[in-house]
Amino acid sequence: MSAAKIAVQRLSDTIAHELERRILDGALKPGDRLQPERELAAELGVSRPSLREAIQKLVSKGLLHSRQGGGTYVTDRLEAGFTDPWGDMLQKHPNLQADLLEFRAMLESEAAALAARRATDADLERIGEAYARVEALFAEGPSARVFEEQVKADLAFHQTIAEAAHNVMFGHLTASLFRVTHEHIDLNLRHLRRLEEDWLRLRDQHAAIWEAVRSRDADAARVAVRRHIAFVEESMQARAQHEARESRTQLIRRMEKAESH
Amino acid sequence: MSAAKIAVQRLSDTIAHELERRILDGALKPGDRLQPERELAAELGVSRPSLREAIQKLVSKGLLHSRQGGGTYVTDRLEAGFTDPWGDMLQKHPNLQADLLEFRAMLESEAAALAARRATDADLERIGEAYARVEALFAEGPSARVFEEQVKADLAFHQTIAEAAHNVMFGHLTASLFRVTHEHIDLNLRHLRRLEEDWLRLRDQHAAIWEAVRSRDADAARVAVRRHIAFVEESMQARAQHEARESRTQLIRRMEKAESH
DNA sequence: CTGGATTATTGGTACGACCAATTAAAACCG
DNA sequence: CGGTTTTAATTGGTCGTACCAATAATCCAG
Repeated sequence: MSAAKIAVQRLSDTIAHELERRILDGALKPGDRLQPERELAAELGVSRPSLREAIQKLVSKGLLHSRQGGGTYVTDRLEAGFTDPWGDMLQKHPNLQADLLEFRAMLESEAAALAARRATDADLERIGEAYARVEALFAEGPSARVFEEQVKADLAFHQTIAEAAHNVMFGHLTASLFRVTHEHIDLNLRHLRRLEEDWLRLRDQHAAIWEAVRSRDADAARVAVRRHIAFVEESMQARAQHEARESRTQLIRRMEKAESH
Repeated sequence: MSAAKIAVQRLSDTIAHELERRILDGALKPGDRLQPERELAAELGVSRPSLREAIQKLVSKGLLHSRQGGGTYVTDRLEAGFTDPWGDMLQKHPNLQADLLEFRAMLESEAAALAARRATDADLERIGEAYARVEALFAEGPSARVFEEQVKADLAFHQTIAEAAHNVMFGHLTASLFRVTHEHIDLNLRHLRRLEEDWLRLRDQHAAIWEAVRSRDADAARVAVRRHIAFVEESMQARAQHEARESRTQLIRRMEKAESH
């Protein structure tokens, strides 16, 4: 299986590990500048390409950053160190966000419809409580103080509905997606939180969803959720994927150039 | 911020980004093997060291993994992130098949609807080919000789449609569900294969799906797929399991009722 | 047809060269 | 002498090539 990996270790991994060690040991403090690549390579007794591969790994981890001609430095804030691949991708590939939202729109709207049909009284009670919590927190308006609480309450509300669909797939998938989406929603809400009007609409949408499920109107629930997510999608306007496109243009130029040879 | 003044983009970053894109677009599916480094470098018009730096970044992210002499492969941990929570659960609790089918009905019908709207001409061509293969194989009737082929063709047909939805989520999820469902469908088809009438209905349903997508009728596609899966569900005595779920719900009601006392 | 040896393929490492951005030093001028 | 410009050295970024080592494909003897 995957764990059957042999003891063989790439040299670049060893180097990266060594650099990490130096940073964690304090030999390299945040903000410090590393030795020049050539020098460091010589000191470690490895080639520059291997050292560079190691450095690039750490750069992609956010531990180092280098400026051409300037040098390579240890990142100041180590807390921001580890980012999971998915979250990273969501930041860099805007079209993935769109995909995710489209999928969530389907998943959650259908879950809500099922929930409206199948929810037990106890389910409704739970959903009601979750909604009350959301409403109470959102009533405080765009306040940074309770912001984290608001996000959590929002997710809990949706999750409770998904679980009321009484289909493990919906429940687990929704939970998985929320894990991935958490900081994403976080950013979005943070962006919204000063627009009073949008804030009110958000509250209306939550109310509509709750009302539809409570009255066991499957179609209304589906529509309400779809509207909600459509609003979210709309609100997080296509951020300039310009640069992404530009960086790709650079590559395409190379490809065409190579192709013409 | 971290992106304060990084106007210049490293080539290796651009390459890594491009590879990520290929993976997310489905051009490189999990488990797939990348082209040899030298070849890929030539195709992208970059040097091998640069390509390697990019690959190492992705390796450190866990997206790729390479074995010396073997090649570089796309990790299947992509779905693993989504699959794991409920993946093995399905293996262990066969009574969740009803939930799975319900989920598939939604997933695939919606994917077909999207595909009907978004499929490119190339997509339609692929789907058409897949359908032709299915039809050709099914035309042979319930023959044990080509049975395995029939199952594979069937899955490929659905998968091709899901990919034409042009949404990473649908594509990957469908693929991972099929992996779990494979032997399941296998059993089902095997059970059906002596009932000439059912066999014909299956062919009709496939034809309906293909026709709906081909004529870009999203609603018809959604309905056709839902009908198809409903038929499958019906044919595999899902009724009994459906009741099982109902009784489970009933039980939960009782438990909750008792709990409130 | 089997199994072991051989060959080809492919990732891993290395050296060296040149380019481009940055920084620091030197030269210049008012 | 002070400030600015020019120049040179430093340093990361990219490229090409060569060779090694592990793997996979092929071939051949038995």
